[in-house]
Amino acid sequence: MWSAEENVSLLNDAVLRRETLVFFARCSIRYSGRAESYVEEGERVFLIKSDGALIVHQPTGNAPLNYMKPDTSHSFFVENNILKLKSTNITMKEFLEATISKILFFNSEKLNDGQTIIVQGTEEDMSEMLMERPELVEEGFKPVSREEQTKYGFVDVLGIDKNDVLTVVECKRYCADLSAVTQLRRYVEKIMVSKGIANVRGILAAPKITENAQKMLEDWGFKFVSVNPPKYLENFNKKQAKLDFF
Amino acid sequence: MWSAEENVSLLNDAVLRRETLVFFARCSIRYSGRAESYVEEGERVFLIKSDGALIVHQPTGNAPLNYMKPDTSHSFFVENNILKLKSTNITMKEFLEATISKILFFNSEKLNDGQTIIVQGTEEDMSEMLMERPELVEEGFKPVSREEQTKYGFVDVLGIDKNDVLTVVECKRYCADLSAVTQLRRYVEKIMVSKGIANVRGILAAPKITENAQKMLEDWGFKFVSVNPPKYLENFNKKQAKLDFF
DNA sequence: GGGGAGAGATGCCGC
DNA sequence: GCGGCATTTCTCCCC
Repeated sequence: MWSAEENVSLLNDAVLRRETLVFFARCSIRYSGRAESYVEEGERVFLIKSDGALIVHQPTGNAPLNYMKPDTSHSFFVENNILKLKSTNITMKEFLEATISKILFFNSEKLNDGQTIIVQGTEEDMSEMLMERPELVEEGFKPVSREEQTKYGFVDVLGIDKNDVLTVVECKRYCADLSAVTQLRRYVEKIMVSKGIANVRGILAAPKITENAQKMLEDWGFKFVSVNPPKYLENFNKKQAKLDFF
Repeated sequence: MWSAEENVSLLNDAVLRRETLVFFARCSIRYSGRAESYVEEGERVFLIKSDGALIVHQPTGNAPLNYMKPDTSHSFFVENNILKLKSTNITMKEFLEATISKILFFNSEKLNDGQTIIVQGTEEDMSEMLMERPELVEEGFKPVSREEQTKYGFVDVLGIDKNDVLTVVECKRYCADLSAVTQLRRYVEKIMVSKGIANVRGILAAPKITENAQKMLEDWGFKFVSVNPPKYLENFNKKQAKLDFF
């Protein structure tokens, strides 16, 4: 038979020792902070990290059910013979309480990982590629600066077209939508005002663009250019994919 | 001594039985799909869900290190005496490979959870509140419709002010930024065109607004109203907070 | 499935 | 810390 009391100190000790704690539990969860949430009893996976971060997952789905940021303090205790986990982040004014009817299993361990992930094919990689290969934007395009700061935001690539007209290029690594067009529009307007130039072009560089965004782009006299974000590891992975298929 | 071979079938079986599998492992990870990533060897938490979702966490931080969507297929195998996990999502054209030098522990179990989380204090709750208490927008404001999606776009609240001028209200549950203003601007312009009315007002309702956004709002003749999203469970949690403090 | 927008968005960088 | 913005954003809703 499972008993709440005998687990409380083990769980609290694991947290105090700053181990990485994982457990499966049947529980209901209440949260309050930036918003408020409640979920009825079900079986979930809990992960408490060494920095105090808490992540709760249901047995399906990509996103966590509930979570608490790093530097949250956690306390297991028994109240009216019921095990509870109370997680408090004072600075963020956030609170989470799990009412646990059963712990199905738990384990904790000191984990070491000082590595940082490297991601390629980002929007930044894209704008770098356009700086190096300006012909991808259009014939005769000459980049002037990258990531130019304006009061109203960053400009990915600023350049001059073949007719010496100042041109703002906004990159999107995904299918460009309405907000991408309004963002470009915002930059073009800002450059016009700050530089005192009436004729500034806007180019949106992305793999593709939605129909409505294309229409709004045309309404504002801007141009779409189809560009894919660079993927330097593609060859390696194509081989892997083929091995998976056959 | 730990041996790779003896764990392979246990791990694969757990996935095949659609259990929720969790394990700690020292590994490096390569991913390719929408982007590409690589991370050197470190100790991490793996979670494979019953629907095929994979989530990998480092021992600190809120966000996952790597992940794969539901309906990904997973295969553990030994290659050159090294344990590997290969995860493939054919439809999304995504691939992940973990090269595992050591499994520190693993456990799997069939978890049951059919519950759905309830969240309150959302933007939708906010616009509902403004429909019920229009005086929060401004004195004399009369709401006409909420969430008019089909005809005029995703306008949160559409109404008429005390001078019978058509007014678009855009809600934000957080501090309103530049994109909130451009979004409002887009809606106002759309309404002007579709209704053929030159005089349409725009109001941005949010807890607060950034300085630049305020300036842009004024440039476009729009108005800011400070409104907080409703939190119905606030009383319960205030009590909890006090108990935590003292 | 695509499009549009919110999210307890998160995380990063710059000022 | 605020601000502006990308994200393997994710998720939901609606067409």
